[in-house]
Amino acid sequence: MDVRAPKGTVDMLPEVASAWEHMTRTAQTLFARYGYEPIYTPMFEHTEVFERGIGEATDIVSKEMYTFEDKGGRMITLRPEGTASVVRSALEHNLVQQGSSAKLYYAGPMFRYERPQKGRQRQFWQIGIECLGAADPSVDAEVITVLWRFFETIGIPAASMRLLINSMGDEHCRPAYRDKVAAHIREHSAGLCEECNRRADTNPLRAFDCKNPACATIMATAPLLRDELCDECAAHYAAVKVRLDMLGIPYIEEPKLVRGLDYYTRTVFEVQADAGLGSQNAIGGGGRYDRLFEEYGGKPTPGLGFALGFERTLLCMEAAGVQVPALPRSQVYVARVSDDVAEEVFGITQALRDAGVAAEMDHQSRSLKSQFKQADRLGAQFVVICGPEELACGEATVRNMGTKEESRVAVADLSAALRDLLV
RNA sequence: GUGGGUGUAGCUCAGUUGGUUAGAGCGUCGGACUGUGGCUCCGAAGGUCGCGGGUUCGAGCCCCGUUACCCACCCCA
Repeated sequence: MDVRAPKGTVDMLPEVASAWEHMTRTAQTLFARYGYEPIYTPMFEHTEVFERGIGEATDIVSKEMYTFEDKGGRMITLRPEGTASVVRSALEHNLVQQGSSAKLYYAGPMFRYERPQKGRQRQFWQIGIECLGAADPSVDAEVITVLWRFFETIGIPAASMRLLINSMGDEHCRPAYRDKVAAHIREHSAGLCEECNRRADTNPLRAFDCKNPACATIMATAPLLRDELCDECAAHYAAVKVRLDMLGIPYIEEPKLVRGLDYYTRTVFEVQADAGLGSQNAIGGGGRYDRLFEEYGGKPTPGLGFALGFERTLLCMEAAGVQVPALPRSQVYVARVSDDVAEEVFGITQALRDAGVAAEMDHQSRSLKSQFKQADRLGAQFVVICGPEELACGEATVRNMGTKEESRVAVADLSAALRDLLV
């Protein structure tokens, strides 16, 4: 059989997995400070959840979803992102009571059927937060700040990232703007690529994302939503910026920032970085989605959130030379001098573990010398040497691997003594 | 879906104009006087040279196919 992981997936071996857990812990600590609580939603949903939420015309829904029919005839899709599920769950359990809000965070794998390349896999991990029920611009500024602070905290130099923000408008001003952009596209139809021409009907704003130089030139002269925002949206956007200014969060206004999900309204943002990411540049992004609850048949409920990519963040960390703190391995290695004390060694090792000391022993009858090498490799600070001599006296030798000092300790006192020494 | 690149020991790679038993470094395991590590030295294990055809007296090296991975386009985390 083929033992290789499926295309676009990778095994996270201990070294990478440690970095993973480091990122998770960092996020948990940071998010808790802002009042976010964990939520775990299923990794698959009814296909409709994503089709309605993310939008039929988006790349994600139209060509990247892992969709299948289960044995009960249900159409199921592996989640391509986190927000849709969280909002669906919030509706199911009525998490957003009248006048209150829910602040949630999640972490886990997402699935998109794409051709893998650097910084892009079919299964990839995201961690994200969602703030549901709050319409105030201070929440926009808060969410953006959490995202920025996360990257700072994890060790990515601020100078190597940039935060882009924009406003997508709302149901009052966006439709008219959409029409203007569509008109602009049709007007310059001849100079635009096939894809962009199609976008005139499906999703005109995405034409701003086109990397085709000719399209970019033409779209550069298109009307900007910034100039077409209704009064409420303009005021909201301005208030968000005031708060980011207050906090010194260094944003860049990018009027052409559109993002690939249909549910966004008003504030959208994206953190980009270059180092280590291949041709990718987004490491995190999000926005406000004030109409999404209604899309699912719920009452009007504002919300916004972000998601950041674990793999890409890790690539950036590597490029920046960030050292991930190593998890402590064995603190103590219990070595046996001869096989006839094997049972005592086994018992002592377990006693240490029960006392809260990370202890390891040899299970392969290796020579004492090998056991020391093993202890050294594991980073053990102490080796407990169990020989017939010591054990006959009810003692063992404790060697400090750093100082090479050795002392005899009664077996009964080993756990207590080592706990003190390891402080 | 399209294009380009690459597939030789666990890892990183050498392998000369096709020619005998395919190499190195790192790692692993063992050893260097009797119960002791990190350095050094010695030794050992470990390879269907991605897979299948073909050319040839002979192919890891050439040709065809195939597959996997990587990178890029598209789009995004």
